[in-house]
Amino acid sequence: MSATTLVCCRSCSRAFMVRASEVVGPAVLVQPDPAPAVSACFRADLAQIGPMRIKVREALASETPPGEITVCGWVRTRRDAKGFSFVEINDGSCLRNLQAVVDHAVPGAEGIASVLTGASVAVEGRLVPSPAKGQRWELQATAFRLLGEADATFPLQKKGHTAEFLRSIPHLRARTNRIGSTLRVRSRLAMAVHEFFQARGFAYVHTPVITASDCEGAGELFRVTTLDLGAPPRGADGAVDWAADFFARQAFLTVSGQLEAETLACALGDVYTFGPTFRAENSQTSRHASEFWMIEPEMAFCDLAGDMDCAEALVKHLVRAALERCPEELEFFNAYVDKGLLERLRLVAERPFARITYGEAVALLQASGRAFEYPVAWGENLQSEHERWLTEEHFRGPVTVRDYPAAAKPFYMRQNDDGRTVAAMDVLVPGVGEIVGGSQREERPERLAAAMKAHGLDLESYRWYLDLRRYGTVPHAGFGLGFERMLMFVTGEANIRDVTAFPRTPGHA
RNA sequence: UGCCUGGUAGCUCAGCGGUAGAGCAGGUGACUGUUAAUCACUUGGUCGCAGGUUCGAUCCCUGCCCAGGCAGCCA
Repeated sequence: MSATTLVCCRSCSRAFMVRASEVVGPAVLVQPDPAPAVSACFRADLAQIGPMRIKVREALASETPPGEITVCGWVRTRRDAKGFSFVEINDGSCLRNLQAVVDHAVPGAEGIASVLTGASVAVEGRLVPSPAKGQRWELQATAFRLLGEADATFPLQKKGHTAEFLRSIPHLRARTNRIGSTLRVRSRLAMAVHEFFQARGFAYVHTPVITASDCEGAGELFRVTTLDLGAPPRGADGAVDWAADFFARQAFLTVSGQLEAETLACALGDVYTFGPTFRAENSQTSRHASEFWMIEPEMAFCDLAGDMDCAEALVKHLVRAALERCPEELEFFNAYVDKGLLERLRLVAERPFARITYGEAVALLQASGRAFEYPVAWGENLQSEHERWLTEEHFRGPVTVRDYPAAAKPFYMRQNDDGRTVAAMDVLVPGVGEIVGGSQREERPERLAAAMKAHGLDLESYRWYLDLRRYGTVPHAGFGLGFERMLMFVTGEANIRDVTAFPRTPGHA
């Protein structure tokens, strides 16, 4: 066990305990934990698969030939030569394929002419240095087995496909370089989210997916019911009798775990949620989904400045994690999806985010000389075009905007002393727009109750929320990071449907 | 939900008021330590659906369906 020490994050001022070995100078090096070079293979039928199965990722990373091995995967392409064939195999463990050289005389190779793109195969053999360019190792086959054929109707070709076409085959598109890469990045960034918070002493909490509160946020909610929609029980006034429903009241899918996270932050200190969220809005854009994953930290004894520090540190941590642990995938995206991706991500990882107030943003926009479609005036919402100008043209990088007009924001945000703004902040990034939205929460009971009344809320149904201020109230703050939007930013994908394996959007489930 | 663009072969697309084209994929053959292999030949389409205009519609018009982009709502 190495000694722990109290340090401050290099990006945010929050203190936390880390192992001494992780400390570099006055700051913390968050220890990169590269995806393992050796990945376990669990075999179902050794007799059928063959000896010592290893994954393509491991095979390609070999320093010395590992001896007799078996590689299982799906054929990406087959090229025939006189007396033997080249078969490129991908097993999803990494972006690259393993080239197998299959002599037509080896057992099982008789029918290799019918092995088309998409077929599943198991190839036994030895890794040998490849005499040709393009790969370090290749698999010299000693036995070949076709596990499952794929005929000419298999829709994926060696050529590039449009994202639109791939969306029409969600059950097969994960076998492509593009979708497979987004899913590998997604997996590793999910892990990095937990590392970030766990290293800082946050507790991972699970807030309910089903909620009885219908006013959590501005969003529209999906109803959860077991009533017969054709003939629901009705009261004397003809209205649906929700008391007869499963939860004895109306119930919905959550649009945010924030309010529950606040109660847990006011007990555990620093907490975060990471789970699915549902919005029933009929949003028809490239960056909205009806079901998406959101990361929502909530920190007790924290103000808006700490909130912004945490959000910036998290975004940077995830960008660095992607650069360090998914280099091949990011190279791929940089080459085929978004030419400027790597340069942009490296800048984001290094430079501090710009920070301005809403009022300063309005002034910048007004001074830009740009003719915007929507008016720029204090009190008006920042529109997409305004956010794009700020991040893509003016700052050319992420911007954190804070202190928004109170009238445009929810009841729970802390009122600033100027009487007209609240301690809210959004992190805007190029290409995606709003990736983080958060605030310091109103911890003063009278102010909160007044704001709830002003928003037309029933105080009685929020008694528990007011109790947090009634008993031991503390300054606290938090935010929501859209996980898919983060993935869009990191991969350069322009559509949220392409960073989600099975996207749910209006009209599609 | 509003505005815009599109729907032609399995995929990516061209085309045109007069009876359908290419590349790739598939098939056959040749050639080859290939790597988006190459070369030759070849299979394959009621041109999104329904009406209308016309001697004749894949093309023009209307409606509908679907997809994409932008906007609003937000993560």
